[in-house]
Amino acid sequence: MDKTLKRMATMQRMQVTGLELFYKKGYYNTSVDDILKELSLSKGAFYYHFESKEDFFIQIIENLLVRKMYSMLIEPIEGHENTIDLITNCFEEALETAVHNELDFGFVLSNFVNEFNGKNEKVMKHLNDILRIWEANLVSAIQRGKFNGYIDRHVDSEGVAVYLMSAYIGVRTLMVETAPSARKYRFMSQLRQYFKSLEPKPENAFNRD
Amino acid sequence: MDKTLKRMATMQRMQVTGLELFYKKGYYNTSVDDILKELSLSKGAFYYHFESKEDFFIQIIENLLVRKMYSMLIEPIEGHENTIDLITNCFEEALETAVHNELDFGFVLSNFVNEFNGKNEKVMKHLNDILRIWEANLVSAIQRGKFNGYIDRHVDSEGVAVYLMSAYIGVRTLMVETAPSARKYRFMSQLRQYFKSLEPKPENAFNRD
DNA sequence: AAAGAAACCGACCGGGGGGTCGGTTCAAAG
DNA sequence: CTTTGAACCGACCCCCCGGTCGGTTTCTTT
Repeated sequence: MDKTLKRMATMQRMQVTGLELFYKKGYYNTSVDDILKELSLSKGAFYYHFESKEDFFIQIIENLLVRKMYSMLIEPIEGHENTIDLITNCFEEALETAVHNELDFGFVLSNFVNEFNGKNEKVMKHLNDILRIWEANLVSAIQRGKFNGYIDRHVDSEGVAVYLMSAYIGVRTLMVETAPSARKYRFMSQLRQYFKSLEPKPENAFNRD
Repeated sequence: MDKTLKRMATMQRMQVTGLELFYKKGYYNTSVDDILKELSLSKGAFYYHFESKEDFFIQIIENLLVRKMYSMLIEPIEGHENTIDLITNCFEEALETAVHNELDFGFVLSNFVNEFNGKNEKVMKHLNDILRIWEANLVSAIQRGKFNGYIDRHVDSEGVAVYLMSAYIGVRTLMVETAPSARKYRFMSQLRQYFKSLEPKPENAFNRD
């Protein structure tokens, strides 16, 4: 059907532009009209496709944010190669897009968490879901790393996961204004230093689970 | 003068309540009337004491935020004792107030950075000033640590500072919703692990980047 | 007690935002 | 060509918010 195609296309356009503006100016500071003006569409079109601004935003989360998080921060660390390298490269690349001021979805997420925390429970539920997925995937990557001998068996997988997420979210906050490129470089150096402390200790003889 | 005293008291009350609400609900989501209702004061009283909502907020930054940042995150690490212990304890205490959902000013700061970034240059200037002060103090604490033999000489002081700020800001974002106490515990464990990797190496060659 | 000033009140204004709804366009089906 | 309904338009409603301003209360001074 041509009509359903058009419908999908319009909704997609609205969501892409919506995410962009919500990210740049914040959800509450972006009016529906702002988005519509960008697309030369009208209020009627918007409320024909979406129930409300909130519903619109939740669909953006489910359709765009979740998928991008997967492709940028989850899938890249799923292989069986050296876990530490995988995570390092993954962060490196994600932060590089941040340096160029493009949409970095890990940060988009934490940005929204900040904006909605304590203000909109419904939206927060969806955002927390993504955070949990990210965390779970980091944890299993680390456990895989232990199993494959890239990470010391005594490290606390969940601890490392929380720590990595913290560091990533934090450095993105710091990169927003001052010397993003320099901060990225320094951050990555320290991250590597931290990762070294997770490597298997030599005195621990070769052992399998 | 009784009058000037009263003036100060009223302004102080407004600022304290203002900071609380701005933190809880966000700056743009908190109306001046919200604050006034909490205090049973009127618009007239507010605009008698402050030029505008923005001016009000900047005064809150200068009067409350800056001072609290100093007492919570800067002064505690200024001594000549073991730098690593000082920073660890400082973070430990700051995060503990966060667990109890009290105002944790390091996080208040990063929250506002998120909210104002790209939206209000004037306010951002003030917020960035505080970030810079925090960073500068961390850097000099680390350099002091090197001088006093608590930290390896080859460590990049500014790198560590950026990394610590990142980690702190990030974990606070993660603590807002899910299991704050558990996350704090895990975070602190990993932080200690990281700090171990900064301790002076005996005479072993240290691999530098 | 009177006067003057500081502190405070609250109705009002203008603009903007979310959401509604009757009307219009246009492409596909009969 | 006519019909039909999905897609879209845009004027309108109502509420809220930042800010104003003339008036009132409260304190200080003499």
